[in-house]
Amino acid sequence: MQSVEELLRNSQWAEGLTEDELDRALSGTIERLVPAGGYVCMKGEPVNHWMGVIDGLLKMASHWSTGKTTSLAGIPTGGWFGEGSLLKDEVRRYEVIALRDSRVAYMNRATFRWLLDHSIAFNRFLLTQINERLGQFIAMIEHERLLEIDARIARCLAGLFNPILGPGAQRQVEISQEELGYLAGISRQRVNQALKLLEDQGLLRIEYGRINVLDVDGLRRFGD
DNA sequence: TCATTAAATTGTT
DNA sequence: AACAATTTAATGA
Repeated sequence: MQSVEELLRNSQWAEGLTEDELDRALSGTIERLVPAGGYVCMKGEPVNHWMGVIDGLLKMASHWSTGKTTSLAGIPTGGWFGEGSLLKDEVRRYEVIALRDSRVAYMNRATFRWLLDHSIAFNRFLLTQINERLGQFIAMIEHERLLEIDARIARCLAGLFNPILGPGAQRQVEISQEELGYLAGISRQRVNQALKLLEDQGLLRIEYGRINVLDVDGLRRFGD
């Protein structure tokens, strides 16, 4: 269980910062505890923060008035998000919800802008992160069109272990099969079936309310 | 500490 | 979508 300071110090973007710059980043960042199911930020509200997961698991989600819901991305411990809306200066397009009790760091807009103006390392990190996320979404489309359901679940899980987007992801992923279904765009029943197949192959272990991932690379390669 | 109960999640059709 | 079974967490004796 790490503190805000540890999250920042352990973040890749902080590696290239001077001690002064890091202090500035820290003083512009606060921590909030978000209970499971709670909103980290809401669709339509003005964007005033860049956010990082100190500990927990979040989902970026789209919610329809018909009650339908789908998740766009999972954000594990160590992941940072929200730079897109912040850079474009627009209202938030998607909501971010905690999948389990989570501790979230909120960096205010002024601090984010200051880092953007003062640190090349910070800019380089953002570029890398945005590139990584673009790759993630492209892969998602590719998988949806080319892979079988079982493989999609496998890659969806493996995606949580992206070293840039989720450097602190734990092997024990605390996510229900229903939420995993939202994330992969698959029914809960089918998720259940797929997980059993993956468990049989020794890639993971199904536990109550979570998945114990045994072989990330195996999941990543599944279906090749 | 143990038994009971409710809520959440999983397993199956 | 519906239903049964299982696990967990909370409650109170």
